[in-house]
Amino acid sequence: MAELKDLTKRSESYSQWYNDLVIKADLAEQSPVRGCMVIKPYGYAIWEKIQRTLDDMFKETGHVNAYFPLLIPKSFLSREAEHVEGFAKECAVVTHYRLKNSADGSGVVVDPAAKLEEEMIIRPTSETIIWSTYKNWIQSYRDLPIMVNQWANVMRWEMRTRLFLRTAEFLWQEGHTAHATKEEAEKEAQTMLHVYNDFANNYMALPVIMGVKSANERFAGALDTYTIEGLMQDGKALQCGTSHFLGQNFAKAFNVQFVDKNNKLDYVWATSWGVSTRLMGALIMTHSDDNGLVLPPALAPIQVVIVPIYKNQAQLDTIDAKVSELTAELRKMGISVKYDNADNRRPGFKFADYELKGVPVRLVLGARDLENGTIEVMRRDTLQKETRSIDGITTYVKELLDDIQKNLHKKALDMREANTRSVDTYDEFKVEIEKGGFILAHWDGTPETEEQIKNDTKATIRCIPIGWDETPGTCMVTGKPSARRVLFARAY
RNA sequence: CGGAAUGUAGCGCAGUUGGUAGCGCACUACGUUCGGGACGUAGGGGUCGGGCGUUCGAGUCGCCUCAUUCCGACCA
Repeated sequence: MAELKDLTKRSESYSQWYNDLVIKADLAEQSPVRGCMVIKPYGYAIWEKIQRTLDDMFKETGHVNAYFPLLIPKSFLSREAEHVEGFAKECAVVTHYRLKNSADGSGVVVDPAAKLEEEMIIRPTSETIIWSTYKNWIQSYRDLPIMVNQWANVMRWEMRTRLFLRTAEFLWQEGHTAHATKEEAEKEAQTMLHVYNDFANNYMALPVIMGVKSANERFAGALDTYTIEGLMQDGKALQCGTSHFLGQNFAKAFNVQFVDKNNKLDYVWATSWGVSTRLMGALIMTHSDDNGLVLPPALAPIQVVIVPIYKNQAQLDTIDAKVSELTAELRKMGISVKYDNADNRRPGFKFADYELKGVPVRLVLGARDLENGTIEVMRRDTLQKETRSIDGITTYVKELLDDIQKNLHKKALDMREANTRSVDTYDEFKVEIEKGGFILAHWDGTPETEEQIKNDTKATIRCIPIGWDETPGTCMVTGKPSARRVLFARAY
């Protein structure tokens, strides 16, 4: 069982604290499989809420789901030059299709006779397999657009892994669309960026910054990468989702052509976009406090927990009866409620445990309350307790959940704004970057300068923010003209 | 892949110069408790990460290996 004290004691390192929290809140654990994690039921319940919400948003924007194979023939990957460059270093490869008993009887060995003619890679992303499939789906402009999303797992053999933030295998969705015109594809990439932005703000209570990636940070094979960037509580940035305008690169690599209205042959225009279980990491690192996880009501698997306090069975029976009225009413309002009348834990234990798990609202009902017609309400975001009349409590809880959702977003936004600064000189930049947070600075637009800044300070351009100040200036490093300020940070 | 640390009951840990495997929490039963992590009594639970070696004898010493965490490098 989770021990809160251990959690706060170890907070010297944020990474360590984060890792402990994930484990203690029962979200996930490290698996013996290299770099992979087990997502436990509680963590998966949150992921399912994320999944369902996003899936609805995808459908509202005209998308459908499909599924493509896990294994990709090695040759597919090499068709798009930049793409292979970006992913080749981290691919797991399947070389054989059979095992056999070892000669010395000590177990099984790979059967050398079962070597695959062509090795398969485990998908690090599905562009290649999908585009080789789309080739057969598309002949005419009438076949377009194709607006397909898939929910899947992918594998990237990362050097260093962290629970949710970077695991060797992770769950995600990847949308892959094909369009007849450049304009339509560009619009799609931006539409999906806005879907991600809405989701982050409205459901995760995570204020993110929408922007365009610089060339260095762009997706392998994309012409433009749009991103939503979040700021975590330790001052590091986290890329929370990306949407790519792929131009005709993949269509050309996989020879996907269509006949337009004028009977002319052209390559199709593509986008891809994705978010992953990394969002779980964002959720944890944005809102958690020293008591544990804090979940926004919109994504909390349990929105309200009710804890009874009683001295004997007769009292418990009375409370049970009262609570079943409450839970029925709350559920009718679409609120997920857990009544924890387990007898093997005392109330104090339950309080601490549900705080650790981030349940937004706790109701406590005891004999004293029954007498007075009251109930105790605790909100997880501020940890404030109040005792109020039990009449109208369900409406109050409904409003409270909305308020918590808003308050979490506001807190995170305030934090981000307090940690977003403009600097004009490189010396200033070097000082400020050490403090963490986002830094707005002028940059001459060259990959070389970006590279130098990264080498000097470990900071990268998170994005060129959309809809922010576009006043020109001079590059803080080279003094050359700069079109506008861009957003720097150290990132996960 | 470099540096550091760790691996012993479900979890957290102790285990001295090598000599019968321990503690706390959790778990099971019963009882007393219950408004911020309760207590008593009695129980159950271990191939000490894996392999090889040294030794009469290895959790402990040596070599190898696997895994995890942190710091780097790497990373749409």
